Amino acid sequence: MADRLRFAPSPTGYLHVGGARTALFNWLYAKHYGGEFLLRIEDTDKARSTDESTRAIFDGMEWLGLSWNEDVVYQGANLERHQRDARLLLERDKAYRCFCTPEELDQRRKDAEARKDTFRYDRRCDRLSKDEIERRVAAGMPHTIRFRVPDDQSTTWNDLVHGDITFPNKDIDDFVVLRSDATPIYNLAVVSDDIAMRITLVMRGDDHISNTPKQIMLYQALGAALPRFAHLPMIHGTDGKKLSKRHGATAVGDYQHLGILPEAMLNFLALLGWSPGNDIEVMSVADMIRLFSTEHLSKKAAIFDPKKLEWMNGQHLSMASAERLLPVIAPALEAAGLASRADVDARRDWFLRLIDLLKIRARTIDDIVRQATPYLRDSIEYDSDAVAKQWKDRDSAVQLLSAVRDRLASAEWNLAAMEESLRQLADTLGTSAGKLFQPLRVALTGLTASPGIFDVLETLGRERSLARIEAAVAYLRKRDAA
RNA sequence: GGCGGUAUCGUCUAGGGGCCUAGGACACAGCCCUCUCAAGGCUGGAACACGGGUUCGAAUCCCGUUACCGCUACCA
Repeated sequence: MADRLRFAPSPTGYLHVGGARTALFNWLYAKHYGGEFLLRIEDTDKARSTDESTRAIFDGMEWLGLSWNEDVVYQGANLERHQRDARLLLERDKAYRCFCTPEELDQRRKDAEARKDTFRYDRRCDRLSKDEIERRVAAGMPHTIRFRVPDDQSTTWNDLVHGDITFPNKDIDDFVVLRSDATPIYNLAVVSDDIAMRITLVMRGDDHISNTPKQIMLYQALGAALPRFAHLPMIHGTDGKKLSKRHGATAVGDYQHLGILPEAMLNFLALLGWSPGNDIEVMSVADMIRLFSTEHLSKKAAIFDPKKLEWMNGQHLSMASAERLLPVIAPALEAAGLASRADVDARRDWFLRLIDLLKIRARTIDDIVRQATPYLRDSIEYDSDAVAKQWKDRDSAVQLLSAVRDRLASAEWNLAAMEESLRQLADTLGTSAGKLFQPLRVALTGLTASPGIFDVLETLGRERSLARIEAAVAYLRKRDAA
């Protein structure tokens, strides 16, 4: 029997990494065990919900490739059913009308606190006579609908990650299910929708553990079959506290813009609260689906470590083909003003080769863009440290570079020929290869670090390489004179 | 305060009574490779929260303590 799962975010911000992780596990479960993965937008809090946030959730899900089955369900569209379910509870005597105002409740809560008592709703409205209730309703007195918790029992379920969890009902207050403005409270809306959507496995953050007994009671009162529950551990910031704005990037969109690959994000998120065992870490999406198991879910909250995410991204960057990377790198180059669309299309192979050179030494797309700069700009800037270190002795630098230029000018422009030629030159000059290549590297890129020097020469091309060496020589002479 | 959950290197984790002088990964340090930087390889430091049980034997099971987290709204 295939399970039906859902991811049910409220559109009050962006798609949070915690939410993304929850969505991922639901999705992986559906993919691995065979099931349906649905999406429900919980927009009942009209004050905080925005279309922009809903859009951000879709964008995030799309970027990550977390596709859902069936149409998106908007909780707000189910108001009538929620109200009907609340009425049903009333009719079945599972709930009662409560005329206490928020102010009164608040006051009683404060009083209890002052006495160091635990506040409990005292059920005074449940003791109202039938006549009194009718009188108040007729008089149009605002009231909520409160669920009457059967307090002589306890509620237990077998959680997929935690095993048996039991709550004594006496510790659970009679809770409101329908506000005085006739809108539903979260627990009712969730249960009503999950029943309607025929959800059979509720997998969500473990901050919902204490909501679960209330929801189970609602299922029972409504006469619906219970789903199974799986409560996933939370994700915390580096200080061990709940992930929030203070921790920097927490929205998946942030990572997209930081140059993280979706498959790396997924891989990293998958390892927060799950492990395939066998020391496996770097996985493709297909690997994750194949390996996913409910047996290896962790109970412990995990701390989000951006450093490991970057490393993971570096791994995926290295593994990805240049063809796979080009569609994401090209727009980044364009945004940085380094290459136009037309440029990339016209010299596709050249760009592919450049990506192959850079991806292995980059951890993010941004790294690649940064490192690609010398190959895409007409002129380069000399890094001051590079100049200080590699062109310390200007005279010999000029001599070296001039000799290289002469050699290269007559060399065949391919890797093997250039390498042979320059190594021979180093020999002739009685110097080491490094002593020759480093100053040349600065002349070609302005930097001390780059791909192999012959790859750089080849990528830059004969004309541009020779021009850069020429420019470096001129620069050094000018500095000499000054 | 009440209730619930969790507890292995700084971090992510393996581990589900003997295979553990606790394994892998990130980060950190060193070495190797090397034209630089990465990548890769090797090495190192680094953990079973504490206290009681159960058992021939516990990181693994039970109880308590502590710490952390969550819930305790006419928020979701």
